[in-house]
Amino acid sequence: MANQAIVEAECKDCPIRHNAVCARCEREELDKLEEIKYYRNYEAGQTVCWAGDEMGFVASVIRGAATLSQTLEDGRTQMVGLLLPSDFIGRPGRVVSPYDIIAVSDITLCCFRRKPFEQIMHETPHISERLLDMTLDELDAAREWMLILGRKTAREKIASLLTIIARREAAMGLTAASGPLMVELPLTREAMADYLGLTLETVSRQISALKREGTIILEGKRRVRVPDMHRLMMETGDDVDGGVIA
Amino acid sequence: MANQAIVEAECKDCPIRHNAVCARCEREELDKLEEIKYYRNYEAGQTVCWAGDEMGFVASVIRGAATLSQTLEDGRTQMVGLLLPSDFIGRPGRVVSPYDIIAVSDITLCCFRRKPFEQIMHETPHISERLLDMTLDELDAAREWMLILGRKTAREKIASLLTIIARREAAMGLTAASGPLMVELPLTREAMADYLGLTLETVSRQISALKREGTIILEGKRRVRVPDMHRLMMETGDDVDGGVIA
DNA sequence: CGCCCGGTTGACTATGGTCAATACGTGTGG
DNA sequence: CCACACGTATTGACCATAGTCAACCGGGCG
Repeated sequence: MANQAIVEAECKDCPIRHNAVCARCEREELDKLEEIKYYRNYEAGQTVCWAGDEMGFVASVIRGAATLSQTLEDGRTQMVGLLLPSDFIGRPGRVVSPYDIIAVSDITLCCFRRKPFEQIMHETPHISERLLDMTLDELDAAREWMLILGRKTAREKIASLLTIIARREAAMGLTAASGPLMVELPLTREAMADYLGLTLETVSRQISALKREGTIILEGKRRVRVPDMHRLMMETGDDVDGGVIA
Repeated sequence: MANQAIVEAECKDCPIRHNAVCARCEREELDKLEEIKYYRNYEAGQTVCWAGDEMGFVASVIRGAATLSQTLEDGRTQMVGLLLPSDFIGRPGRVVSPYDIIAVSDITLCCFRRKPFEQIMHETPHISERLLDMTLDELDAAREWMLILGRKTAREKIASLLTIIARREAAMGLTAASGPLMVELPLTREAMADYLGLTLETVSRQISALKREGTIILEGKRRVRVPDMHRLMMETGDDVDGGVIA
């Protein structure tokens, strides 16, 4: 079954082969990575790494969802990254993770010990170029996120999150292209709150409000039906029609 | 005088030679860049580029401060980048800027037309490696910023901003290393509000409060004396002593 | 001189946070 | 099979923080 832990697999069969940091690698470049890679599985809720811990490896997410987050001394936490399949974990050249990394569903990582990876990266422009592109995309996403955190209302934040998740699921080809859309939330209400800089109560209230008004339909707690995507996007506060959809 | 518009200069005399995207370039690599570079000056308040505009060049900030920001249709705006000397503007491979870029003081940019720059970058790992490093640093900064936007109180936000600016000025070697610190704010109250996701009134009130309590001393509106940096850092909500200062 | 811009301060309000009770669903054990 | 407990989610009552609207200050420039 596809959702089981993966222990061994070949790169050519990898589901993220053409999206991950290795996307642009040629045959023999891939062979070098294949030689040093190994898989790790974590269960939902497990911590991959605490902020301040040494991390001996970098990795690509193959399956499941993980979060990057930061915590203030008094316990307030802010999610700063949502890692889905093909996303990269770790920073070449840095030993200590400044973020907590937590599996929010069962996940599989394709890991590379840091040193050999850095060596290969140095010899392989296809990898560092791809990593630059991915990092620039992350930076754009972080900046969109900053707009959400700094300037949007609770309601707009929820609508934005639903839209973002729908977009990412669509990009991975998991959803029917059109028609009433289904969004599968990989996050608990609390995790959504940490994503959006809200409390879980406010998240719950706003979801209830959107449901009451018919903008979304809940099917269970974690599955959302969107009868009219355009209507949901109207609630995000963004410019829906005009502007450039980069 | 050092603060005048710059029209012509050689790379070897450039104040950001060892911090910008060209930092790791060898002699002849630098020559190639020198050949295609040109300077542009903008006055405080001028717009370098509106979101959605085509930008024919990428650039390094040599002098002054500029902001990257995003605006919602109803006018709410969030700053998503504060560009100081040595910071890079633009994204290789992208034609249209998704952000407004605005000079907040008089600035000088070292510009490269996009196409030739991309060409040189492709042939010059020293440039793309440096750009990757800078982008990863930006991403870390964006994530720290997300924590500020999502979880900190108005008071903590102000203290954090002062600390960040002090840190950046110190890194550029503009300040005496220790003793009562001077911080030169490159931003108006409104720009600080856009940085922090606050209103300008709240910024003003919190600055007044910190002044009233003696944590900071204003010398004019834009110059802040910090008698005890540690005390200011206590107000940021961050873990001051423990934790890893990355 | 008077205007304009940036900044400060005050009074009032609204949004979202806090604390607490309750509901729901699933797995465990009697 | 049902009872219970635990984790997750919902809802309500109340409150605090920051936003809104408005008046006012002060310096620089035409």
